[in-house]
Amino acid sequence: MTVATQLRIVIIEDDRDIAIAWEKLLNDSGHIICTGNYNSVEAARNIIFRYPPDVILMDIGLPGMDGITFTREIKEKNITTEILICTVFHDHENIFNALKAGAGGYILKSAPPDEMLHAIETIYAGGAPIDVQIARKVLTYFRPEKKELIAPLTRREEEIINRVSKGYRNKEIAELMHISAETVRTHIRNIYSKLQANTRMEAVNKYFGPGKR
Amino acid sequence: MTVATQLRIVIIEDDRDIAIAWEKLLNDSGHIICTGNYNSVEAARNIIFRYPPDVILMDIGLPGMDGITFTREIKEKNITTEILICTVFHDHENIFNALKAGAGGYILKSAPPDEMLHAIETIYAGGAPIDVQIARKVLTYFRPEKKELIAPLTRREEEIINRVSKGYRNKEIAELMHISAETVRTHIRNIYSKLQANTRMEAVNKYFGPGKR
DNA sequence: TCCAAAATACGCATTTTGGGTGATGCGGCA
DNA sequence: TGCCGCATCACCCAAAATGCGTATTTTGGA
Repeated sequence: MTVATQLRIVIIEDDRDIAIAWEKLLNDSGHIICTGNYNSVEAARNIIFRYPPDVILMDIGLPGMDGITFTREIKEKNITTEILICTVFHDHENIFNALKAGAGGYILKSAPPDEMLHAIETIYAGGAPIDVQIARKVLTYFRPEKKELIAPLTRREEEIINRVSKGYRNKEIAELMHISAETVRTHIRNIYSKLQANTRMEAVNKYFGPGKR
Repeated sequence: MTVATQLRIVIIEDDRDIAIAWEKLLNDSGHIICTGNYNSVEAARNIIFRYPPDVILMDIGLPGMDGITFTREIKEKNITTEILICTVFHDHENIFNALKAGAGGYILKSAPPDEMLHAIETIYAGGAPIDVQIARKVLTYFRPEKKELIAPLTRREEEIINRVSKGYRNKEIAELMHISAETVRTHIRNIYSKLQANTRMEAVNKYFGPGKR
């Protein structure tokens, strides 16, 4: 923004044709310069750790180490390079793994050229370019199940399972709620029968969902 | 797409000027028709439940019921209307609550007109228009940073706490891992000491994070 | 090769849970 | 009025989990 500094980008993509097309697209843009073009993580690793570019345009399906694993490795080393995943994969597995690994954006190879340029600018500016179809999948992550199928718990039971999930013991819950520990036990047993659980952990998992583990 | 069907949209926004500007913008687009313009959820509720539009353009800060709560209400009734949140709020709290409530998109009022039109088309086409700055915050949700503060667990300990978190009993874990239940106990004790926990639920919460509860 | 960490295992005492059974009071509702 | 869901509490017994100590074997590196 301030100066006519060029954005330094490294491409990691094993499809020769695509890699070349990208490089040309980027270099032709004027303010972006492609400082490296590798067909595998192994080929790119050293130079990237030594001279981190501003952005890495990375594929997921690569020979040897995959792009997601490399993304994780880079972020674990606290390298500030932004990573833009550009791939054909649009399944939950790959998307979430990439985002969890620390990818700063996720677009599809089918995206038009100008969208990719825009994505690169966006990611460097601190935004997160995410394909709208991908974004939709990310959203569903926030409201997973329509878990109204589970037997509804009463107010009291809800209060208790909440505390159980936080790690409180029956005795502690009893004190917090000013009731007898026996009553807590009774409520928990009712919860178990409703959720078909036999242990606290089971009940918590069934009620709140398996959790992000 | 198939026919020249107009996209039916309802606006819920309490700022008169903004509401009027939006309505004009939408109607001028040609293929979008604003079928309602309300300054509160209360005013819009009945008509929306009776004749759900394709998309609702909703503010968050409204007099009476807020947009997020209404979003939740709509989704809980399984109404298929898409909800596009357009607000000035860009804090985690509002963003995540809106997404969890079932919003299909989240843009800022500062967005240029054409971006809003594009967002509406996107949301109706099944995509999720999310402001790039907002998307970045969503991404950080996937990377809770730190985590290295916690004492690292050994492979064996990790295996065990994973199973503990799934609700297995020591005896069951022992069988699964072909080791003695006593060994499982020992590992768990070591985990407790590392995580400073005293119960399985505590250990699980400290290791995996309090979870989405 | 030698050390330290990790993984394995037992014993004993105590606390916490889970399963069974039963009981009381309260408030809504047909 | 009587039934039912909900919340409350109690007592018995067994299983599971927890606390503390100790010890051996395996493994991975310096």
